[in-house]
Amino acid sequence: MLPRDKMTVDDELEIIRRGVEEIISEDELVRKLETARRESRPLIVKQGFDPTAPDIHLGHTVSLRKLRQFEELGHKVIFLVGDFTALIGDPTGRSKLRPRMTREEILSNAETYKKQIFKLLDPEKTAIDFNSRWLAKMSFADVLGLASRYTVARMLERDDFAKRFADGKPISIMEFLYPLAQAYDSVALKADIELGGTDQKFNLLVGRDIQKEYGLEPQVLILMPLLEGTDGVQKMSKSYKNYIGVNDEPFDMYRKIMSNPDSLIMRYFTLCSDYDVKRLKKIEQALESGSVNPMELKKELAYDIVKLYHTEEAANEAKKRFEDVFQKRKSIPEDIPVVSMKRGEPVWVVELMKRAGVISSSSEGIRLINQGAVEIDGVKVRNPKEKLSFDRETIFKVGKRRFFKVCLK
RNA sequence: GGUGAGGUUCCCGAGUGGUUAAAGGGAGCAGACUGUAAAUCUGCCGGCUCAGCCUUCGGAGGUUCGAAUCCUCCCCUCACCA
Repeated sequence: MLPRDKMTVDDELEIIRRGVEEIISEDELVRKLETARRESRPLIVKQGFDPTAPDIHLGHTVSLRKLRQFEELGHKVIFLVGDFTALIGDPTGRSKLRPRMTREEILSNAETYKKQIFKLLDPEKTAIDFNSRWLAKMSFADVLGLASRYTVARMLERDDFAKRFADGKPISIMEFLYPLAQAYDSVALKADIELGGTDQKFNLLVGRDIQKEYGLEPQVLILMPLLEGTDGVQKMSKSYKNYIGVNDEPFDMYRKIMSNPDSLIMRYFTLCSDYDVKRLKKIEQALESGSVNPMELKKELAYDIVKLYHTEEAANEAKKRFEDVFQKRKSIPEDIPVVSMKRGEPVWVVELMKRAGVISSSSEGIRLINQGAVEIDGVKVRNPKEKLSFDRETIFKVGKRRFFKVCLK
């Protein structure tokens, strides 16, 4: 990417726009970009993160990547840990209150968080802040002052509040305070831009209103789409178990991306890769015309993503292993569990699987055998009661992706 | 403070005395199919060396030949009226 002084505001805008769902408002953004240039100062770009999810997944990276672009453009990024607001628990998208976290949990999660974000962000350019820094100090009078600047009616504009109110479900006053607290973060940081997922739209809009109330120019909102998880439908989230973590092992990561439905290919290229607009267009055309097997594109995607979060070498290995294990179905993964046995010593197959740790109960083992999922050196096991003894190294395959090896002592 | 509803197997959710390890859905797993998939179809889906046995329906007792289902007390959640 060119340094900012070598590009026009339009160039800058094009980069910022890529992959974004909505900008509120683009005119204001242009004005801010121009002012920043004129005064040769960076814009303050803020995004808040709940320290509730110790594992960052690709869903989080959508906006983290956008933050990095801002860093590359020379703006100031503030990664705001919502350590104080986590005590409230954002109810967005939930029909009930979230359990409150303890201080210790929050802090330890925030630490884990920090370790992961620098896979994407530049530690030199990223300011990490905690909103307890100002929120914890507010007196009750301060809170009243803040609360007086927003009305219940406006609060009830938020869909989930409106729905819960209509259904007679409980809404605690504390929950009303959440958007206000988050909005106040923008006041405290004098944010020019706030990033967030589309589900955060309401909260971020409140930030604009509250900034105006405190005599500041309202922040521009950049809303990022919510990335679908491996099921292809629901947004990626730890609680749906459909996430791909940036800390996932290379092979795991590769495999999970490959098992995404094809319909997500474009989406992932747009939101999880660095490909520029032109290259994205090409891929889109290839997909539409059917000139490329989608699998090939998906492999490219998986490779690039693994490379991004690990190394090129790891990406190569993951690719090779995927091809071997799933496409050629011939070789077995490395690092499979090993069970050592005495020559000729008889064991029940199921017991052996338990020892290898590939099953969690005997019942499960028996079921798997009955379902024809267990192979010994390529030969199906039919009898769940079978006893075995060994005179050489033997490979076991349980289902599609579980393997282990018996070695002689 | 009063009234009412409810706590069921990983999740949602049926089930009001035996035929219920407990409907249905979701998730998960396996098999088939395939381009790795996804979709689809089929099966499994508490534990136990398992044609049998053991443990489960908020907790503790009790009634009964027999309880997730009935009774008592307790704990918890929610709603409505104040």
